Amino acid sequence: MSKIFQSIRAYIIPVKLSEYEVGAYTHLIEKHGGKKCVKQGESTHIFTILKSSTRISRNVESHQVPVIDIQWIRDCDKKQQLLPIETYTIITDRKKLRSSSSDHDALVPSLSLLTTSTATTSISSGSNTDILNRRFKDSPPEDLPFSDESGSTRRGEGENVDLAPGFINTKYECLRPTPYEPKYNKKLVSLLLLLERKRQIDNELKRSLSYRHAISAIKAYPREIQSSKEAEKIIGVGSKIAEKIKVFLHTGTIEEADQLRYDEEFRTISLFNKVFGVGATTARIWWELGYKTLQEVLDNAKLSTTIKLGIELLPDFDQMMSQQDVKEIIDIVTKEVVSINSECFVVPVGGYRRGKTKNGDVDLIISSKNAENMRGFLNKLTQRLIEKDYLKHKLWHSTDIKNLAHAERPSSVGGRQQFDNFEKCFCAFLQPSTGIHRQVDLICVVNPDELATAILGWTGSRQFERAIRDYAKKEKNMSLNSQAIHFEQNGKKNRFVVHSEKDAFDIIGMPYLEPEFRNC
DNA sequence: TGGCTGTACTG
DNA sequence: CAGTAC
DNA sequence: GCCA
DNA sequence: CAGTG
DNA sequence: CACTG
Repeated sequence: MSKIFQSIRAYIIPVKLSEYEVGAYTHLIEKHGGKKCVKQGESTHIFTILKSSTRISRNVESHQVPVIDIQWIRDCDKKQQLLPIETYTIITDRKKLRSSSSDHDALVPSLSLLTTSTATTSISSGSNTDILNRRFKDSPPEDLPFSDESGSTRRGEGENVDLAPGFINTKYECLRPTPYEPKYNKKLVSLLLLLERKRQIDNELKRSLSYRHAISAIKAYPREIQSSKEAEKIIGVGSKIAEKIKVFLHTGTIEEADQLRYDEEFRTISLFNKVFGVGATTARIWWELGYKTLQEVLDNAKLSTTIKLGIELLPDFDQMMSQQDVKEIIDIVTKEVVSINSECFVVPVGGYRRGKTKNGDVDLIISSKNAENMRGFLNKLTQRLIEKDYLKHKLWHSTDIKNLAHAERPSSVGGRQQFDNFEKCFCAFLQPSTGIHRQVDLICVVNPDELATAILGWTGSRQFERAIRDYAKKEKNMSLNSQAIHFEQNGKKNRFVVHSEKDAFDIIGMPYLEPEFRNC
């Protein structure tokens, strides 16, 4: 029995917590000399598992006391000491707000303050704030990603109607190697990518997906396509897309796609859509509200904190990383991980592992052969990275409730789930050499059994993951996610033991594909 | 004509 | 739930 | 939009 | 958030 | 208003 919580009178917001969980937290508080109170009015701190401040506000009577992430209790217990409460504070109390800013915080800020003081562009240092003011009216057309014209110089459809020998014609992209950059049909692929994106921002998800299938197939196709008949034999290319290919073979372009390269609406919505937290719907709403640049959105729209952050970070996040940049970050994180626990290790996944030369983010899996090492690890790690000034913002992080169930097992009922679900944290990481914020996704794999499937799942590509899960389900009656492979047999779920990535391919019964060829 | 990866957080 | 993220 |  | 009771 | 999907 310690005294670290001696001066704490805690109120726990019961929402989203089971009775058992409330009991477990109460136990922790009392174990360290704190008191739990039933009435908020008598408390010095309010604890909650909720993340949304609006949601929290509904459960808080008055903001006289700070609202703290309940995780703090667990972390203090683990470390047996009072941890700095600031990073866990979700809502600061009145007194603190008073001292730092204006009197009535909840009331509307005056007009003058709104436009001028919002220029707290403290984030951008070595970044091109240019992108925030980018607008597309009368601007030069968008570049095509794979625009090597050399293949499409000779116009017109050829005679050849047969598929290229050696091409694996399947609806499952995961069964054939797909390079990141196509060798052939580059311009066609670039144009189809525009159409895919158009369907996507129009929220035509199924159509978008269809283009994705066709694009993957064509990227993997081992020669220039010579006729639309040939194209239509490719599984994933149906009558509509074949028709577009036919036009492309005759004219060297696809009207609808080429137009998009100049289209102000399309390009503006596409840009908005790059912001973390902004999907097709929000992007279009902004467009319909008349915003033409992100700066206008920033100045005038009411934004959640995540999206505001997302916009402010875009000038940095939009700058692609070389493999050297990625290595630098991997080395830093690895060093910190190992110094916390030398048995832990880092596995780079994502596009970097697939050999992409330019990457928009860094995905890192952190694990250990010993599950015990991993309990609460991500919190330790992020805290260190914050202290060392690498980690600047958490864009998103998961809450691992099952970890608690495990930690408190002695008093818990036996049949509790294993502590599966990873802890994840997507953050803005300041790269020292360039001063640019990079999106780093940290994924903590607690259970060693889950490592292989986690690596498989986080290596991607997105399309590869869809295909392999679809294949496992439809063809093998197995279900795959980033934690396990299951096989159903007379209503019983059996979990396979997956020792390695190769093992996973064997279990599913498909040929192994090196990460470089999973760029579907 | 149904289904399109599977799962978790936020508002 | 709809929207978003991986 | 495409496949089964 | 929008919808429900 | 408190809660749910």
